[in-house]
Amino acid sequence: MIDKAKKQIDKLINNAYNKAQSSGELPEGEALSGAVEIPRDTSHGDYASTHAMAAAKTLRLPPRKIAEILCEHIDLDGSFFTSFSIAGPGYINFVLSDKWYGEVIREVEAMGGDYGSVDIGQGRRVMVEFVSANPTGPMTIGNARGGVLGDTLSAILERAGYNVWREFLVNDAGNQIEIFGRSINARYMQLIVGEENFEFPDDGYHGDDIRELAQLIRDAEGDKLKDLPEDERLQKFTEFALPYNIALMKEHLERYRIRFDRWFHESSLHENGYIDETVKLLKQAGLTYEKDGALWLKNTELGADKDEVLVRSNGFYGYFAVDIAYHREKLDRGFDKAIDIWGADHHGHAIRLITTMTAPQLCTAFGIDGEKYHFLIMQMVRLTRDGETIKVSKRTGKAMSLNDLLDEISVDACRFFFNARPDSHLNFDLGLAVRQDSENPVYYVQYAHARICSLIDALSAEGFSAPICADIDTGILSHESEIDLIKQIALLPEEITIAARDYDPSRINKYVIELAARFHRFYTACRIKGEAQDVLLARLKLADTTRAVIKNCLDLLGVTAPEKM
RNA sequence: GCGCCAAUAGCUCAGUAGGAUAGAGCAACUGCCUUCUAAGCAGUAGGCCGGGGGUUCGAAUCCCUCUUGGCGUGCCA
Repeated sequence: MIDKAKKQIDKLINNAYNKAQSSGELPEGEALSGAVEIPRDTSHGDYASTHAMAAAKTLRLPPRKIAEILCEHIDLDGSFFTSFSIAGPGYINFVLSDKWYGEVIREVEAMGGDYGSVDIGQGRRVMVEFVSANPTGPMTIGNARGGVLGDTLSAILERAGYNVWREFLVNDAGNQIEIFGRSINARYMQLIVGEENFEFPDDGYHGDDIRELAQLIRDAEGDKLKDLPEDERLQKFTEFALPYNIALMKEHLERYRIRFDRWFHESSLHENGYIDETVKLLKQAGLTYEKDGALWLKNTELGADKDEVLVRSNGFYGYFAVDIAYHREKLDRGFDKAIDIWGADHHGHAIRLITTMTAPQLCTAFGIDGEKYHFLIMQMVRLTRDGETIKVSKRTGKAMSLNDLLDEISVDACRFFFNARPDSHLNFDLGLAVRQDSENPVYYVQYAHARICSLIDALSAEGFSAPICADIDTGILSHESEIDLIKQIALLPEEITIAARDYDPSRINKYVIELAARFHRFYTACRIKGEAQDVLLARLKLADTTRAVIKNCLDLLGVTAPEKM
């Protein structure tokens, strides 16, 4: 309903401008462009037009003068507005009529659970790749944030009319898998011959999970693997450990309410020759050179700050070759948009890769459109407990895992918290997040939902249920707190549009917190039970509408909407 | 050195496709439950939006510069 109101104002003003032109009061020119905004302080009006200010330059008149002339020709007949006025430097402010407020409630009723949906995506296919944690160990707090952002962004894009595909890239090949295997190997051998009698590799993974894997393998296979040739033994270890870890990641992500449409295995790109072909195309395009026995990508020529190794001197593909191939493959699959969510600890790589993938020479060589790639950088999470920083390091194995985190904090609190901020550094205080009180905004929102449910129950005991719009007079809803609540309800489609446009899922958190706040105010100011029946029914309808919209938002965020608290 | 991200109330942070007096939560102080959930509401107090320039009708928001902090800059991913 917001967009309808805004469009109507734009039209009202341009109609007025046309009249002023034909009467010669304003110079002729192109249609007036200007934003229609919702002012912070709505005491002047519910909507403000900046048309007069924006036109000041081209019409060579002071903005206030333009506004005055326009206002003489504005005709509100049949519109959503009751009055308008000029203020400040040349704003034209409009005041909404109760006709509009009734329409908002009607729209929520008509759209049900789909309320808030917009169609800026028009069914275009978009892939969101996120988490993509290394399968060499448990997922970290960083993955926990990336998981929520990716999942929520996906949900928002779906609501905005995109056809969304969630994907996890499993790095199940390459150097790190080698190290992974050798790490398990060392722990396995240590179990048999003693810690001091088998050296642990310098670059190995020190986490306890590696010891656990070694123990599991020993439980299953006994000591016989120690007699195998080393490369055969390493293969045995990774063949056991990779699927084991991947299954564990799936399980932990499920607990976190995250599901992927596909777990894409890097190894498949090695096996089907896709990386070979990709590197060949780069060679043919003259974008590579050889140095020190390795094959390099001329990434500086593509605009990056340094070149990258594609094929290492030991003959293996480096991660850059794999990433290029994988990203090329995404568009080959026909996606109209390929969004990546990266942690800031990899932002250097992310910037180089997006520079590469959008470079015209490379796009021509691959026959792809680089504009389809969007890389989002997620800032670091600093984990603290009562003010003290908890170190997050995978190498030393002291990282707190996603699963550990969920043992301390509810999934609801965790998801809400990680999604609460846009792209900014995040302080995650465990002592704070674990508290189930008003300091934690997720409970504030959930409480509003539970409160409404209990209210509906109480009224149902008296024989009242939420009516349909046709059976009530929405014009009764005229208390300031009622008006403010309806305005916020009306805002959701706009918020989804902006969240999808800016890839900023945190907007939904802010939106729903404000929605809950306005409900609480309404609840305190306006009684429902015991009021005259027409008032009771109208307010019950408003409460029930609010409940539906809160539920709607919490669904988007992957947070439960409890009926009791 | 170079690159990226940041700096806003005592604390944690909103606010950036330029817009009217810069907001919220927490902490502090004052009030509101015999009546639909007080996990709530109302109010008071708290600010040279890191410093300095510039762009224009108008800047927390855009540009330049300086200061401080986080991260990155591997033939690891």
